[in-house]
Amino acid sequence: MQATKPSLPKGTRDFAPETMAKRNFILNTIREIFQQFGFLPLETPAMEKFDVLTGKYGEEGDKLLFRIFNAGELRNYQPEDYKEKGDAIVKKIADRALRYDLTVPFARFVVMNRNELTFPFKRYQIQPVWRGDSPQKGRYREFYQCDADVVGTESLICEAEIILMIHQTLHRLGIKDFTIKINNRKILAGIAEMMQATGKETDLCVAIDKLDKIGQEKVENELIERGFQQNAIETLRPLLQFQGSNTDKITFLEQFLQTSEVGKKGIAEIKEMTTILQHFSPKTNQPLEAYQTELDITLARGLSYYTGAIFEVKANQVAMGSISGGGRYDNLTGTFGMPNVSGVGFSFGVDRLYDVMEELQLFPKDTLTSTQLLFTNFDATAQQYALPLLYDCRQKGIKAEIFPEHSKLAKQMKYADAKKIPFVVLIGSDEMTSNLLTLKDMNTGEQSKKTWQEIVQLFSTLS
RNA sequence: GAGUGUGUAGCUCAGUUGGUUAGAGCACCAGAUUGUGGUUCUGGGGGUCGUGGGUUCGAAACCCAUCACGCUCCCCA
Repeated sequence: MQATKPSLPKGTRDFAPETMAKRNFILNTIREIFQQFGFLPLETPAMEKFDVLTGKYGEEGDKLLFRIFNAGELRNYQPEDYKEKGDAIVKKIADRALRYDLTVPFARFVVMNRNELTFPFKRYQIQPVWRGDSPQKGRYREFYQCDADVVGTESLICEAEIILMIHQTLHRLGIKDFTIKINNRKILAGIAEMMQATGKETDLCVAIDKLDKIGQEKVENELIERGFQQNAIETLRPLLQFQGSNTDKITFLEQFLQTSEVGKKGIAEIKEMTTILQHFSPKTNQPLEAYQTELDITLARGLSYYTGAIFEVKANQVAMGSISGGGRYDNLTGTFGMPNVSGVGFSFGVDRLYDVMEELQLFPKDTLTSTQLLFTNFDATAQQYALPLLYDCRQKGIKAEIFPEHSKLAKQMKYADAKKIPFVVLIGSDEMTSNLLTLKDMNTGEQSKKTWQEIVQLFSTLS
């Protein structure tokens, strides 16, 4: 058999033990916060029926779905069949796809289990998702999302708590310099209404979203390309140019949107959310600022299912896409036949959090919890002497192992060193006759003779 | 979809206007040291130079094609 050159599919990665230790540090932190806020765990399959996923992410999103081919079905068709009815055949031979995010599978789960669930239902979900996008910095084809969503309530406490969770998590991870950007799709709809371009929110969003990247002039050009009238752009201009604090923006928007019902609703939601944040921490009188939150009128987000609040988090000082995002969706379950269930949620991108933390060197040094104690293995007799002690270690919760071969001591010490095992117990003939074992501290290099009791005692005080 | 860069040892890379047998560091194995790692010294194994073709007396290098991967734009976590 010819040896294959080992390689990974584009945009995927292995996570070596050192990497996993750091990833787990992030994951555990997030999981703890989610649980503190009353979210329950959920997992769903990697693959979903294709129809479950399509039409939820906008045109771009659908293109990025990884389809799963059913090789068996493939054989039923000839090449010439594809010219005639290619789409129909693809539908048959690839009726499943890898999940694109965790929110849509969650909505599918909620609808399927509506009679068993207690609403409002709060769940968190930490699993990989797949997107057939071309990879680049901070962008992978397989990556983990950590979602927390609430469905079955329109309460703006949920929005406020999302801000609290993001704020707490990032601070706990050591990422201090970040901005939580918020906006509301109803405000965007109101703006579209004022421009007499109702129904063109998506085009408006896509263009307006780029304001901080390409500037006002190019945004206006793009709007014209997308079919907006010149006078509509005149209407929009003061908004694009507006600078000011969160409070200033709200005041300005109230003025700007005073004849738009939906727009006013959006502002009211932002204001109420702010009030709730205020009540969470009565001492501060600028709750948005206190939680590093900024109302950003240009924030739009691509996913098409959002209808209310939208969030996006940017780590400052690092060139990286958003590390978290989310929003409220009023009718996601409606596409599965369960209307009038509002939900709101958000997601952390673990892989981007990791990249940010790596770049800013924020990981604690001791994330890798390895073996605490290694037993050397000179020969069969020493091995037999050590095994019951090793058993004892595990009973007592000490992470321990024995070198599995009777190798040269140098090799065994090298193993302990490479694996950063802090203590080694050497057992030779002297030790076995005296029952005084040699304990070596690998950090200092010091050795001492100790009874097994003393060694166990030492570890219980260490942990 | 558009642009751009990189493919040489297990890993990170060097390789002169095209010229003998393609190098270094790390890693691995052995020895200096028969019971001691992280420092040192000595020796050793390991390469279809991404793949295919072309130019040439001669190609890792130049040309063409192709594949793979990275980065930027679009979009996103």
